[in-house]
Amino acid sequence: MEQNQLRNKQGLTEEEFLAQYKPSDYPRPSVTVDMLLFTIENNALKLLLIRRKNHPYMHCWALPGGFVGIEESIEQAVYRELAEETNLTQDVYFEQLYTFGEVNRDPRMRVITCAYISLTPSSNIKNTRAGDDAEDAAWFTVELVEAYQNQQENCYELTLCNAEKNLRLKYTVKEKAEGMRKVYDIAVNPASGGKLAFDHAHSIHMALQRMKNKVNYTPIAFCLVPKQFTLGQLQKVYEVLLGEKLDRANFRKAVRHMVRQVGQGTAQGSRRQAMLFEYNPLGHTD
Amino acid sequence: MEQNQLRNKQGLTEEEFLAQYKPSDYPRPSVTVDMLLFTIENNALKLLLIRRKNHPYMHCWALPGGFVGIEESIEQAVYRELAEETNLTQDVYFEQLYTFGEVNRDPRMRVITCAYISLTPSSNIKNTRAGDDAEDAAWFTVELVEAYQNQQENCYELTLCNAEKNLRLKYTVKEKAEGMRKVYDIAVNPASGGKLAFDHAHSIHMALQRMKNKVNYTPIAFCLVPKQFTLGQLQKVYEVLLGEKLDRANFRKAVRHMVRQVGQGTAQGSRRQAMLFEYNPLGHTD
DNA sequence: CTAATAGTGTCTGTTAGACACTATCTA
DNA sequence: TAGATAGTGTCTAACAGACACTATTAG
Repeated sequence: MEQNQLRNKQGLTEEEFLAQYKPSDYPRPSVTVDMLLFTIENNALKLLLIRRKNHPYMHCWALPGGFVGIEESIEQAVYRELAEETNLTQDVYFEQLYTFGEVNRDPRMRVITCAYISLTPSSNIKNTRAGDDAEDAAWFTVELVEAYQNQQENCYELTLCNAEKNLRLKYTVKEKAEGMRKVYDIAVNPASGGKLAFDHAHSIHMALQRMKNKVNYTPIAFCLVPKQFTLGQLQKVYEVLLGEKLDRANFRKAVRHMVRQVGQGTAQGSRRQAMLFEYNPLGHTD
Repeated sequence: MEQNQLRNKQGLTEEEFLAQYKPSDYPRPSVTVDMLLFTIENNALKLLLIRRKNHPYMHCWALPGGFVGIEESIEQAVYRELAEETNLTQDVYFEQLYTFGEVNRDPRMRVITCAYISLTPSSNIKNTRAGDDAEDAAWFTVELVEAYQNQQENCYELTLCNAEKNLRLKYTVKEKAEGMRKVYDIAVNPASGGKLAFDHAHSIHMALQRMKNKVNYTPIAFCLVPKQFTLGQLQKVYEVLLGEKLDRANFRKAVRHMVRQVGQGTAQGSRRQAMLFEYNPLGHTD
């Protein structure tokens, strides 16, 4: 029998069922999106933050975000947020990071937040502005460096830095194994000049880990350079995401099969001119 | 100044602000969780499905799931669902898979669903039962095999099979590159004996991909074998998740640093007895 | 005995990593 | 010319993959 002619226990077809269906009025959580917009500039990873205008976490720096409307998909909400803060609509890569659903994340009410990573080359960014709920917006240099390791735990230091505003936010990240999962204890460092709103330090740390993992086996690095780039630029992206220097010769051998040479000799500031390349999804087409 | 003494534009401290805060009554989406409970039995990957009692997708097979209560976290909701279907509370690994937020996923109303992968050894599973909204519950063998490849797309066939009930659900998965992302077109195969509810075929396909990726660089395989296992059992898990046979000698060399020998000679059914191992998180401690 | 799984050793081709050398451009 | 980046070649140690050999157990 056709699906739409089946009758349920009450004798209703699907059409009849949907016509009489009334969503229960159990209280529902609010759903929001957070956006982690990264770019790379001056050999450093940059993240866009906004400064909150109101309670809670008033005057704290936070990830841009907002509510998911009842008639827009989660991704549409992320696009909307992005447009509100940056005007960007093109050449931005999106990837869902994680959905945060703890009960008391927001002191106002129950909020479930779906965080997205966005990547774009810095050449693509024209101007950023603070949205309605923000009194400021700024790019922060993000760094995650290892502090120490031992049998019980690995410890890292997460730093967000904006030189113009003389801001330096610091977090201590302790990683422990709990069964098969890794658990992270993330706390404001006493030396920090302020704290991030909500659990946003968690999101940022998770994003850094994700990108570090993915850069080696997916082409995300190409989302952080212009369409045409030199291998030197590309290597810088890898180095920033991995947090270590790479050998130039070995790096070139490793990426050769992912790029296609498209031109020669365009300068990039000074020194010897470098050849230009494009990302080559098919690979092996030298 | 202390955070809790700051006053906002209206002159309110945080405490005062929260006391007077009233959530806006914009309509909110419902939030649900779906659980993809996998295990490995008889050299095959098994997934728990339930059969829906009511519209929409009445009598279709679906992932177990349910609403996230206003006072429970997303993970708590997954645990609750798991307990309702299986009684399991121990030795289950959880990992967030993806949050699905398209507008018309559910014909009744706007629903956002957070899908979780759960893994447990088959020895851990005692009995499964259908929950309230289900008329049946059953384990399906899941397989994803490559159909063809060409320049434009890769095509796979996703099969869910339950021999006792003589059920065989088939989907065709077409993978295309769209910019830097991969896009999947998932359609019911004409030869299929029914279809899955909602976008659950998407979830299942995504979970299979995730597990295939992760098995090589994380210890998830150990979540699918008992605490003590033979290397033969472990190899079967890798083979099922990767969808290919592995060389025994090479496999042993590769996992040696992740396991610790704990006993000798316990038989496992027939043939020569094998040594028993445990997962060794520290590694290199032979 | 045979069949099937368990356990190990070895050979080879590929590759990751270290390093050295040359080329080109600016200041 | 000095200094910096670009581009490439080579050596070696490590490793993945193929394969061969032996051991142990059930039937």
